[in-house]
Amino acid sequence: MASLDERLEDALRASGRRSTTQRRLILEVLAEGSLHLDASELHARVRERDPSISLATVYRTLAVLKELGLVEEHRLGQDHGLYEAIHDEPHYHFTCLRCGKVIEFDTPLVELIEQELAEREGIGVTRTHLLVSGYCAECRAATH
Amino acid sequence: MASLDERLEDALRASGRRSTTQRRLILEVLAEGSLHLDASELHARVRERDPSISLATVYRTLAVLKELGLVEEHRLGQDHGLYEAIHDEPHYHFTCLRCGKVIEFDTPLVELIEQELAEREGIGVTRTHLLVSGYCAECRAATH
DNA sequence: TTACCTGCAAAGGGTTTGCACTTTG
DNA sequence: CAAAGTGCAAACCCTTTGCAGGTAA
Repeated sequence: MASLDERLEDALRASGRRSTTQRRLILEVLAEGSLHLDASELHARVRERDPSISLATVYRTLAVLKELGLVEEHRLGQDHGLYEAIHDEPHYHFTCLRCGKVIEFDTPLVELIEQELAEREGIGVTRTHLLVSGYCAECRAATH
Repeated sequence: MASLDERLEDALRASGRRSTTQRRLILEVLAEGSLHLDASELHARVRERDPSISLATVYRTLAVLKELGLVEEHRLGQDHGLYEAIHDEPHYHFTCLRCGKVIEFDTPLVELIEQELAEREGIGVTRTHLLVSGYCAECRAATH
């Protein structure tokens, strides 16, 4: 697959939008940053490289990137959005109900579930989200 | 399993909380309502039977009910919470991206995924959400 | 040049909270 | 009664938007 940056340029052009310093920088930070950033943390990191970028631009850019399919927004039990650049492979999440830690994982069983469901219901599957909640190893230990 | 109402009484007693008209009514409405209500719609329905109940109480009660494990909050791509009384069996959702239709289903494979994950990461699983998106049979036919 | 984009600050909308009053146990 | 719960309204926090000035194409 093409690099995120190339995909950004292509998608912007295709949708008649402009390539700006802010949009490139925001996607760049998102792509290299830790897996799930919220808007204000993303804003803070972006500001380390360009202090003039506003939070409003971060939100507006995130909306564009989501629309272009380059970024995905999760609300994993949180009360606010977490953003993540989309990688090649689908992946699923575990979140700790106590400390909020997120563990990503993948499993072929989801595809199996999709197949069974598609066959039984005659549907076409586009995407599947799997969210497991519970307590991580540290928090389990802490509450004993 | 005991009725929701009995479970409510038990859980409230066990946690040293009081049983109030508001709490009973809110859970009752939630239990009979459509699958996913947001806080203000829930408030509206509750008010049909007791107009004096405030939105603040709805939110406070929802927090209690969640803590007691009687109600579950979803944020399936929405920007605000949707609430649902927890029934006996876990169930998963398919939603049609075109018409919004929801199909509920169940599968033992989710449990398998939970076991694998718990073993590998040392976590304790409380609950798992599975959301499949795509196009239902009718909408697939309609777009051909 | 001219849309599109950005920064700023103010507005929005869902959710939470301080306070005085009410109700449960 | 004492403590927990409620209603009201204001506060909160994340997110969106109007506007005037900037910038890509």
